[in-house]
Amino acid sequence: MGAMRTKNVADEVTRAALDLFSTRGYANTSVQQIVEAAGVTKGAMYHYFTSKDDLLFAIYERMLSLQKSRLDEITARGGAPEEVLRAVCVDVLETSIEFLPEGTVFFRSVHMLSEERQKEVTRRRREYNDEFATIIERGQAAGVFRDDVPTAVLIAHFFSDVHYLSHWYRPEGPETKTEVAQQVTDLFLRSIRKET
Amino acid sequence: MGAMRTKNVADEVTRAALDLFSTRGYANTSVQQIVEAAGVTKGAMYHYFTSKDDLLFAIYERMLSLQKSRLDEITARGGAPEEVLRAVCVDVLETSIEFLPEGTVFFRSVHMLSEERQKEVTRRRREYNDEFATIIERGQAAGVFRDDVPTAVLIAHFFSDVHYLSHWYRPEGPETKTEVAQQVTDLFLRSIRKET
DNA sequence: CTCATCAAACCGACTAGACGGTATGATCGC
DNA sequence: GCGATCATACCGTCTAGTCGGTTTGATGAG
Repeated sequence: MGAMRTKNVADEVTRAALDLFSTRGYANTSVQQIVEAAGVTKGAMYHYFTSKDDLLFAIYERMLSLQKSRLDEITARGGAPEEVLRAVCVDVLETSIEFLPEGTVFFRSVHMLSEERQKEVTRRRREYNDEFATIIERGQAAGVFRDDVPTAVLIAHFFSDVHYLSHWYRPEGPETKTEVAQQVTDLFLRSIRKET
Repeated sequence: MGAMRTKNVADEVTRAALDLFSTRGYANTSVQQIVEAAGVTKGAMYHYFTSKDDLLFAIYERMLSLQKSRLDEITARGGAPEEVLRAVCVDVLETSIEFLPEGTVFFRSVHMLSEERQKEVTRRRREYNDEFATIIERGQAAGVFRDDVPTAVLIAHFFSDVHYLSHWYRPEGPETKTEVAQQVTDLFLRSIRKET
């Protein structure tokens, strides 16, 4: 009877939505397709989510809080700017590879969210960005990072790699996520290090 | 008489579509909105385009052929790998900034094209990619570029910057397109140069 | 010049169906 | 019998694309 059927509706729906959004795109996925893939009905779904939009936001929410908490943890440990930056870069790259479908959906469909929720996403990303900028500025003050290029360009140069992962990295490919994270971080650190 | 051509319906529609797709997104833009913004009627539009999809592809087509022909031109000039690579990078970055709305639409909405046309886009981009890879491989053979990191990672590291431009660069911001193109190219070249 | 002819360009009301969301009520643990 | 959890049928809206008809402009005969 009930013992078998304890699957969480909300989780199943989120999982199915992530899968469909990342492969077919948000706009090309109907609520009907989602609930069918999740093995539930529309009524059940709308009991837990207020809209399709809400479903998309849930995916973002999970990723944003995860990455932010990991960043906080690393910066809290402290250390030399270059080592902190290295740890942060490797971590966000690895995490982004682990959550590759989320990333695909993220960068492709933010603009489909309501104005209000886009603002929220932007706010949260700016928080992350500012904390990242602080690390770089500490490095510049310590004379280990270059300051002849605008900080905004340096930051964009790194986050571009994070964004682009979902466009080229394939888990079944030759490199592990750890290798790629190290390699990309090295490339980035090499380019921002002050030449001696 | 060519000089005094009446305003071309196809051009007006393409322009309006680009504008709306880049601001509201492909899925959020109706054909009706496009034709209204272009000052034409649906009938006129469907006389020149077979579908909404067709309109999106036209935007891609223009960008793909432009960038490919520029790449061909630069490689045809020849020269030392590092200088060729620098010229190619600066050029694609500058061009991408000039065509920022196209880029926004491009990276956001490729997956909305028909399977067939996605294949075509992929094919054309691979052509560009392969030519780019050849330059890097020549540099590696000449001993000026590092070969301790997979070429695929090096390439992705550069194209990530190109993709990401539309996410952060603002024409009204402090840096000109030429400055940014130079700065980003320098960062990239620094990271792929073999250390001596 | 006038007018007939024809094809391309263009118009816009209309359709068919998909889709997000809801109203209603059944089921069940407590 | 009461709230939470879901199932089902349904609704109003929106939209890509169509189609019969109209305008325009080029051509050429008289």
